[in-house]
Amino acid sequence: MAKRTVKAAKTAARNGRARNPTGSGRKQGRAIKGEIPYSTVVRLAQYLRILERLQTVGTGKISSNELAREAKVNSFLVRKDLSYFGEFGVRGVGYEIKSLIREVRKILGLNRERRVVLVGVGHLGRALLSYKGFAEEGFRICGLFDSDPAKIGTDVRDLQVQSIFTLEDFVKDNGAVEIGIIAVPAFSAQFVANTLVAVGVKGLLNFAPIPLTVPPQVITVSVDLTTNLEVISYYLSQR
Amino acid sequence: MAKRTVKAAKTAARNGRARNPTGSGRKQGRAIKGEIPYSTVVRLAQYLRILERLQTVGTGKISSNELAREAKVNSFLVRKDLSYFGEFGVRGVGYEIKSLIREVRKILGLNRERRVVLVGVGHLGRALLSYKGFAEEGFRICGLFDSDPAKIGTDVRDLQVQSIFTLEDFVKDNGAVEIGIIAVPAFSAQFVANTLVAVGVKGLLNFAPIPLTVPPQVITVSVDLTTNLEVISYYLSQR
DNA sequence: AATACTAAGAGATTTTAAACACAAACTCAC
DNA sequence: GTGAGTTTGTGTTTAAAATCTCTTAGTATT
Repeated sequence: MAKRTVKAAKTAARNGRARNPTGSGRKQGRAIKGEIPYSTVVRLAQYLRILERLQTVGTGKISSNELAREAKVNSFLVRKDLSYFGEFGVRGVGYEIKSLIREVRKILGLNRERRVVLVGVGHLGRALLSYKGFAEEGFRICGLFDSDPAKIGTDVRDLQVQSIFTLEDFVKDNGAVEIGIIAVPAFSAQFVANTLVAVGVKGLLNFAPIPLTVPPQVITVSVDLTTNLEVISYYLSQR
Repeated sequence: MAKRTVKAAKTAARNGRARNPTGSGRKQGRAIKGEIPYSTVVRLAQYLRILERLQTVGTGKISSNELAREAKVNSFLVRKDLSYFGEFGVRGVGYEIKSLIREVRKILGLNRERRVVLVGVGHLGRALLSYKGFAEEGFRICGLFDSDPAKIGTDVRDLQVQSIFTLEDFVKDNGAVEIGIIAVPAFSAQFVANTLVAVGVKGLLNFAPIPLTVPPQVITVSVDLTTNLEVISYYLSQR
């Protein structure tokens, strides 16, 4: 499978053949022929969020129209997105929320826990560590790393901050890690990415404002906060 | 101009006629016919980041090829993106870094300060407040708001946290605010958005995992952190 | 049971952005 | 000053995703 480097500018998105971002963004990503569009994957995650919220209040069923209204897309797109993966609805009726949640979670690979390490225990890193949404969806942050001697050895929310140079030992002792969150300054982000990749991490969520170079089999999603504000600034100027 | 609601999933992106995200920003965004593609705007911001980094080290000039290599896109795209806005290069030579920075900053509307308020002074809000990149690009966070009585009245980094209900007075006393950053839980995000829009805020950066409904003239960029991790999870499962 | 109604699913079409190719223009060397 | 070499800028092509249309399947009502 081709290299995928996804920018969510905005989060935007991108893959191997130098395709696009989005976006965070936006940005927007393209699929290689025959594959699932990147934007479909993003929307599935958004549908899931909506379904989980509606599960507690509504009836047991939802139509593509209702889901589309919540997600602010149109109903064709909802059905198309879902139909890439199977037939989950009943014609004339709609989708059963509970089973659709189960299916989407399975599609997104959320039916098991994912071990995550966080590199960079600054303000942003700490915020991400306490972000409820990650744990709720099965992402378990099991290791904290930093390069600042003043932070190494200290405890942050039940985890002890370790030197990035001990990452290899950490993986040996504690088992494989699938995802790395990079919350370090731009100048050290590529080094951190290399280190993570070297110990077998296959997915990176990058908050440093710099495009990372990674091997083809590693999936990278970048969130560039300043870029997002600048995009807003652009559209504010357009009047 | 049509409503633009941009999701940076990822960032993905989106605009009025129920177009797409990136976003995150994935992204994933599309432009209305004749307008500048959303993904072009995202990339311009990324080019700017690269140029600012190179300014300090390199020579005074850069070719579309070099910039493309840094941004991990191809050089056609760099030239196309820039050519939407004018002719900034010299054939046979390349672009002068300093003047290109100036031009891109002008395009993105960064040639003046933008007043920003931050709503939601939790972990994420505090992290955003101390994020260096915002101030460097002229985004000045001038007001903090929250709904928690325990936080209201306290000082966070030289700013006093205020009740969201005093936002209107704040704008009256301190002048217009262009951008609002929403860092509150999903259940109150729409209320906060409505409040911001009501006092004239025209751009929203939304970190709550819920699509916001806003008037057409308000530009919204959403960053959904959990969605980004779920996208990674999807691609991790695909092997 | 038959008919009207609803909503999913899939194929065709349109739209949009990325990729490409090439002409125009500038530099530098001789 | 002329020609070779570069690199920009843009018109054209390709490809991919969103939109739309229509068919199929299931439900409910009489």
